[in-house]
Amino acid sequence: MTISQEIANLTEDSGQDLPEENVQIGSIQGTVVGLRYYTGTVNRGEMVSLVREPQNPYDRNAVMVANVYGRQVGHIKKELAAPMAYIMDNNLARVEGVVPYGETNKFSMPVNLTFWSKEENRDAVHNQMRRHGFKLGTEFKGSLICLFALKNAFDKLFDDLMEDKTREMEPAEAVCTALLPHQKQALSWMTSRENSNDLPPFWEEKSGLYFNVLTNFAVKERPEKVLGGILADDMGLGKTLTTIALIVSNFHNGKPLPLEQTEFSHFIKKKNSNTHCSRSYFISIQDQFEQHIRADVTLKVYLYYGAERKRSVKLLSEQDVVLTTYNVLSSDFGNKANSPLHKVNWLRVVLDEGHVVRNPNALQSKAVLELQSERRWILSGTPIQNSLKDLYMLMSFLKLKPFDVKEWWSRIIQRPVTMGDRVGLKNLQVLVKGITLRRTKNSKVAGRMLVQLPERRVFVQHVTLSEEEREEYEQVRKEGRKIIGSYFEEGTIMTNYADVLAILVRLRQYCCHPGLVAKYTGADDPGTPNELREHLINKITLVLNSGSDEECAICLDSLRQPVITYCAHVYCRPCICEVIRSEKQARCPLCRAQIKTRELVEYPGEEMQAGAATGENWRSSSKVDALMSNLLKLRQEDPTVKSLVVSQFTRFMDLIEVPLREYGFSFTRLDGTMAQKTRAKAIQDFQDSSPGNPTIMLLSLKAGGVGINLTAASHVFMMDPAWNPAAEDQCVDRCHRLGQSRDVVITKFIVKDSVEENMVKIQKKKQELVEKAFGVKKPMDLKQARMEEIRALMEI
DNA sequence: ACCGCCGGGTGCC
DNA sequence: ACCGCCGGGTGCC
Repeated sequence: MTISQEIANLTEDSGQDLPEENVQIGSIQGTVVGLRYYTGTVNRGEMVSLVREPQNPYDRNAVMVANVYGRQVGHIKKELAAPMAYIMDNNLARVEGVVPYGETNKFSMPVNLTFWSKEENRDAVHNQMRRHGFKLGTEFKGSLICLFALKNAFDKLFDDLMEDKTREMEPAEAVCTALLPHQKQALSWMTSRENSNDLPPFWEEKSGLYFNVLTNFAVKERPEKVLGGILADDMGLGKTLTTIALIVSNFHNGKPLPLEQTEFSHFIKKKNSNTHCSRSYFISIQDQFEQHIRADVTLKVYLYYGAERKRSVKLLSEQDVVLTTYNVLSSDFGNKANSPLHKVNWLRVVLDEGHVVRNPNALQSKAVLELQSERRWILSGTPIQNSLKDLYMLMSFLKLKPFDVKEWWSRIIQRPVTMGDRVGLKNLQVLVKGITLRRTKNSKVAGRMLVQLPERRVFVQHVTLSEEEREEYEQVRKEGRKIIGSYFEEGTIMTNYADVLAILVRLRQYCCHPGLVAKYTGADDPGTPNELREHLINKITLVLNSGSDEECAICLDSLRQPVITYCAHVYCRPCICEVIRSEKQARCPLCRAQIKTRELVEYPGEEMQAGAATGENWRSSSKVDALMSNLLKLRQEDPTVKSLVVSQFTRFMDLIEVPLREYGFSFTRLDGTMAQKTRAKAIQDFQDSSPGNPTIMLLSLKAGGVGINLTAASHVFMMDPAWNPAAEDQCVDRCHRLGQSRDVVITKFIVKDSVEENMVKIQKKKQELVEKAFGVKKPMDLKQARMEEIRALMEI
């Protein structure tokens, strides 16, 4: 998606931003007088603001006229000011002015006044004007000419703004990390923005005046520099690294950071949404400085944080980089006398996750706006995701005149855009484009993806069961087909869904290893309530441990706080509780059996089943054999190669540990049951390439968050197919990501002539559906689809 | 002429 | 302001 499209999307839901005062109540031409007493000038077609001046000693109704820079131009002629003052003071309408011509007059000039208000105030406004002998009319003629003139300016501007964002720049030698091409581009762009002596975006010099092509505004003074912008790359493209490179490469006046002591300070801030996080954020940024800066470069980085922070301007001024949080910043600011951050003249201020500063009225925003620095940057993966108002905050921070003043932002951008004005939208797009560098993960540099990942190849290895395994499998399959077939005949497939899943899980487990299969707890009739409870716990455990990524039939999302009903259907607790609350005689949405809140049985957590036989009784399986022969071959070819062995069944992982030990593999393990600390240790050990560290990681499909980095692995063995192909992809993403230097080879083991093959077929079908964008789910379809899936799996 | 007219002084609110 | 307005100067035809 391009920025323009993003902005266009943004306007779709921006209706709520519309102020109530969005109706044009009427217009009238007035006169601005007293021009010769003031320095403020205006250009033809320029907007002016009207400010009440109740303290004026000559007329308490005075209405001051100011240009875009707040310079006074004159006053509204007193006869007209009288009714206007009443209207403005009583908030009956907002009045906006545009000077249509006469901009060079010495003594007075016309001004087109437009009254904006709620519809209900229309009469009051008109009456007030009429009492003073003024009649409000409708729109002014000739405004079209202005728009037309603007449009041409845009077309020209568009070309100018296609400024070269593809030029690359090498960072200073102090940066020891090699920058990717798109990061060098960002560095070049940021550096040129900071060192530019050009006028800010959209300003041109014309016969001694500075002219804003976006707004038709002209000023005598050279507009202040805007030495910054928004780096809006997607997450993971290295915004922090690029900024660190900028800090040391463009230290001052284009010079790289000298090795001796520096005299200016920088300032990076990181989101502080939750106080416990901020330390680690700090440390991660501090680490990045250490990691990316050459060891012999002394860079003074100070964490300005915590109650014990030293509120010393001198100390902060001596730093090269000061890191702090938005909370610390605003808390210091609230205590003005004691805010050293606001007394330092920073070389550069960088707002990390800058989109979190959004409400211009919040103390936090004021604290940010009051920081002193010429160079101002916003790092944000989602700068324009929210509302136009958020963007206004960013403009104020960048001091991009005149958009840092609410009235001009509203009149030039926000209102036109929210009212669907195409020129307004174009303005916005040009504005954002001019100050933003945005690349997504899908962007390309010279035809190549920004982040060039090594290849990712998938092989399916078909596993043939041994005669013995096949015999056992077929027996279980026959039994299962009989049971499920009878459910279909009776039409009770949904009421016995948990049993169906149990049968399917058993079949899938047989494909992996017969030792996995728990004692059959099938459709027998439970007696006492305790037995029933035990029975239900078995069922929900089976459903959830099967790795089937069950959906809740109510919210159609993944199960949260899963519970099982007495009729053996699994839902999210909040979902089913809502159903029970809302109905007098609540019934199970899947089978219409009566249900009660106190009869819901919770999932006791993973791994409550008896451990698989990993002791003396251990035996191998065809799939385990296939895995081992692959691993041995790999080790022989290249002993440094590391592999992930992924399964949905943690007990299968237990079983695999046995031959791994037997063949002397050093391995580690990561599954959902492990504590955070042990997980971190497992990952760290695996990522460590020094000899003696594990070369294999047993990984449960669902384990860990999306953030896990397992790039040490270049081979992935998917031991069993998942219902959800996306889960498999995500798992592979953990090693096939930035930092992977080898091609990644994925081997999926699929048992021939088995439920696994059928699962793969269903996977493919689902994938096709998603690709054709038919992935719309309806509750009824879900049930139907499930039944069809079961038929396909059991070949009924 | 307690008018008209002339022309200089002057000028936001 | 090449205006309006003010107020002093002036005054038949």
